[in-house]
Amino acid sequence: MADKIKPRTLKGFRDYPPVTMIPREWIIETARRVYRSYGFCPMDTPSLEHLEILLGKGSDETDKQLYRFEDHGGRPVGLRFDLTVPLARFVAQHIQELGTPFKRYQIANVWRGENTQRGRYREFMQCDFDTIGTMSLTADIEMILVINDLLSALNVGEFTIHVNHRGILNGLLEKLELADKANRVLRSLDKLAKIKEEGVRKELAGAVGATDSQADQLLALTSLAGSNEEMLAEAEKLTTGSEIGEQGVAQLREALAAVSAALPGEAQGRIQFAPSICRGLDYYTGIVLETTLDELPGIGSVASGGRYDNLTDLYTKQQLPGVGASLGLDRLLAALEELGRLEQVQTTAQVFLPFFEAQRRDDYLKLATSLRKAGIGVEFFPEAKKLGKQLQYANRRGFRIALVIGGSEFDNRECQVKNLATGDSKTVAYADDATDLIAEIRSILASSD
RNA sequence: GUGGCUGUAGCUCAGUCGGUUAGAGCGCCGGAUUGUGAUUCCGGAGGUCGUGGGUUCGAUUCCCAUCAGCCACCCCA
Repeated sequence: MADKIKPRTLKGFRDYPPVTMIPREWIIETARRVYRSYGFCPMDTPSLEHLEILLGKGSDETDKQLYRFEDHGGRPVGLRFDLTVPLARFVAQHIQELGTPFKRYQIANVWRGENTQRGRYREFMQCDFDTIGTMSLTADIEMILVINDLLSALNVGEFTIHVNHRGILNGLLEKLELADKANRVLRSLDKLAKIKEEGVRKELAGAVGATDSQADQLLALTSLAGSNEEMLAEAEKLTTGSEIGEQGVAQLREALAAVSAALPGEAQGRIQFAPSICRGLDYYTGIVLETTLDELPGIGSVASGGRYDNLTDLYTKQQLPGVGASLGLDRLLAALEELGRLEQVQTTAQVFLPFFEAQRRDDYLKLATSLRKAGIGVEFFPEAKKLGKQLQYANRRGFRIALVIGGSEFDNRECQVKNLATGDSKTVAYADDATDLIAEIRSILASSD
């Protein structure tokens, strides 16, 4: 007897049973719906790209995370580690046919060979949307509105969208003559929330070699508190004299004002100027944003993005600016699970039809067909097992309604409509078109939504 | 990639200072109740103690390696 192969998955790669796939698909469908409501169109690219496309201007960090190998023809290839780099390649290649502005969304898996943690995997899904080919701040403003709509629709509780502008940071760095050390400085400042002011100060003095006065000014900007208007006024003072700094403040002020005007009052407090966030990726050039859940800020940003004006530089002479953001689906799911905000539903149909009378199978199938025709999802149990067992199955899977029809019901052309949440049962007559039955089912489904 | 903690039934976890047949709760299957699910009672299935090696008369227990999970760093979604 040969030994069985042990069933297992690779580190950082996961199976998705129905109980996780159902909420997953719900998030994907919600993202799709929100993106489409702004006119973003679906597109996709291959998982595998020529290695040179992915390496681009990548640092050693991205290099380390990249899944790379030779294909069967000996070509150096790699699995995409985000959707933005393939997007850059895509628009550089097709912009003639697409025209601008090009608004797209893409929901797909990406791969990174980094170490795993909760909510961090080696294969994960990104839900990106971007507007390519316009410098207009309107696109940046809409990005914030999309994120707000999306998270509002996802039952995540209260959340905060932290917004910043790279120009503000870069302007101050320019004034402080730290522009050549921008990456290190930004990386330290980005950790402000985690390692606090002393930690940042230590890093700036150590790794960066900044003077105390430089550190003071950097922290003066990033530690700002108060209303968005107050903070912007302070940021303006700190960056006065730097063109990119002043422009950054002006753009951010305009964007935040526009977002406030577009949103209802109760949503306005969610949008906050956060001078310390900068996002790791160095291709951002303008507004950047991160989104945290108020109930679980520690899990990090669940939706992030920003403006990048030179993304396609590597692939074309044409100047193609872009602005876009991404929903971190897997991290969001991990957060929702931890917060107990995921329903444990294991059914995709809402109505359960027990197979009660072994001789009447075709009558059940006929009824189920007419209900489905009315848009009601029905699962018919495949075996004429004991009714109690079948109801137990329905209950555990999370069905909303069971339709109990036995010999006497068939004789009287009626049906017991059982609300599985309350246990109430109501007898409803049905004719060939099942009109009354459909109405009763719809009223139960509507009442407990 | 570096460091730390963990790994016993489908799940959550006891336990073995190295010693014969490894336990509980929940879940699952069946019955009490052959037409009604979250209660109750009874019965049942399910584990080579993550995997491989070493030490030992003997290892689930000790040691090493490996795989996986979690945490921190790095980085980031």
